[in-house]
Amino acid sequence: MTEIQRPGALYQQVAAAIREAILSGEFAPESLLPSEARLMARYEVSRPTVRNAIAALRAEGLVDVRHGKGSFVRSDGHPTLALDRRIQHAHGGKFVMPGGDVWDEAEEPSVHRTRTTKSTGRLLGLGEEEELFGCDRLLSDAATGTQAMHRTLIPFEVAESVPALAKDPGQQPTAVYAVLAKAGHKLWWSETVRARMPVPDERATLQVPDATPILHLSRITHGTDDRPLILEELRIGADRAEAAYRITADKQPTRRRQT
Amino acid sequence: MTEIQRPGALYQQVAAAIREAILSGEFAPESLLPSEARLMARYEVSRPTVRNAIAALRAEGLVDVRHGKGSFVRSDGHPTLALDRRIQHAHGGKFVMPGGDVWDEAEEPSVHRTRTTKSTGRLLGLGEEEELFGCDRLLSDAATGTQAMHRTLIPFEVAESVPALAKDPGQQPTAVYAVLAKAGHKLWWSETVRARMPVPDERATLQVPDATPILHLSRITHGTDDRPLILEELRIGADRAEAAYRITADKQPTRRRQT
DNA sequence: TATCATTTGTTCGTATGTATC
DNA sequence: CGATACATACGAACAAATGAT
Repeated sequence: MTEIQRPGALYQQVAAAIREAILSGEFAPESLLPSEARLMARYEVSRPTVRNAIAALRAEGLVDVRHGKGSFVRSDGHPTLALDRRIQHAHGGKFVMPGGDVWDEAEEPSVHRTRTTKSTGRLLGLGEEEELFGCDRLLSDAATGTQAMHRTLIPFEVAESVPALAKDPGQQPTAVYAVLAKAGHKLWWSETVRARMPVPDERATLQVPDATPILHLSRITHGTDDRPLILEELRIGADRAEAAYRITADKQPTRRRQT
Repeated sequence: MTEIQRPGALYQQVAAAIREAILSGEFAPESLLPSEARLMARYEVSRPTVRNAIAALRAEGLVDVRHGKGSFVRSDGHPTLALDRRIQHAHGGKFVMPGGDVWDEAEEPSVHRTRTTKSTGRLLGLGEEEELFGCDRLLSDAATGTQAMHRTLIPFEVAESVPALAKDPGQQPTAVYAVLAKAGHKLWWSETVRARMPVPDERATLQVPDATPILHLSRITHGTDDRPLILEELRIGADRAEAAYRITADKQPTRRRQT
């Protein structure tokens, strides 16, 4: 039996005790935690209290509970996929997405019409409710089986000025870049990285475990006059991937936004 | 009273119903959800079931519960701070961190000695248990009050070869870059972005709300021969900030790692 | 295949503590 | 101070997943 002391609610004391036991190495990574019944005995508390404590550890991402088996100590392995967010400029004037060749399309891309939201409108420099072509892809990494959701958004306005886009809004980013370059645009890109908890829908398709955020990357393709042309979004479980960037020193003025 | 149907556990049906009500606009952002007692009546379930449902919505980041007041619909505002991860190369051969001037140091930087972990060792191209200088800073944004944790890690090996570093391992990144450049290094940087749930410690100092991940940025300063010299880490609540990068097309070979 | 013990998941009931207004 | 609302805690029962017999 292990003594429990002051700070706060009982279940938090239990949670703290277990957390400490994990971090101190008493419970090794990947190992099975004592069952709820044993923890009840060990700390002399009721089942709801034990469950509450374990729920807290779950929310921290410290343990992983499997129905009928038990609670496992999660190993804090870092992500296995490094998403190299660069763009390769090949000789023939064509662009290649890094690693683009190893991502399979798990499903047929689905093209549809939609409108800007507050978020996407802001990124594209448009208002709300502007019309767009959208193309959704479910990508799958051949080696690890990791899945990612990719979306391409093309404003009607841009598609009209570049007929090859309006003709096939569902082509791959590589092809889109090439088409824009051919239309006379000098391209550059900017990307913002956000993190948030998945909605149930995303949790399911991306197979995200408990208490795991997703990385949400938004890439803007800018053309001549620095006008935003295309928005791409990539969503992927933060347990599987990390985004990698190369930073160069430049003399451009830096910007800072506050909303 | 609202009818509840099949799929899955009762509390999940209730959660789904509330989620739908929120997304459909019945419960506006920032508005107060019905109290637990009212939800019990509305869906004809017991209190534990209602609480379980609300707990699920909390974990999704959809609602924010305040003791004694009620459950509020969280507005899905995007982050207000854009962290421009660039480096400005000024004329005098000095480097300026973007926005560096507006971050205050909330506390005195604390310098200490430490050793590489599996994670930091990997990034620095060192083994485990190699000796380092560490310097921790608690940064605070003057305008928004947002806090961020910054850490600089300097391998002994590097400090020895650059005396100005060993003399003051606690100087600001700007100064560190300048010192390295002065020592003859041609610098470039790489940065990886990860997301994870905060440990209780980080939750407290960064003032992170429920169900909110933190962004964890790791910046490596590379010197001549592309050798990793310095590791910086920045941790910040994902509700307050997003990382922004500029991407340029280049002809370098792309890399892809799998562990 | 079928059954059983173990373990977590779900749901009810009930009581009391604590924060807010 | 009281009313309301969420937080914590205990007890009990049955359902469902898992692995071994």
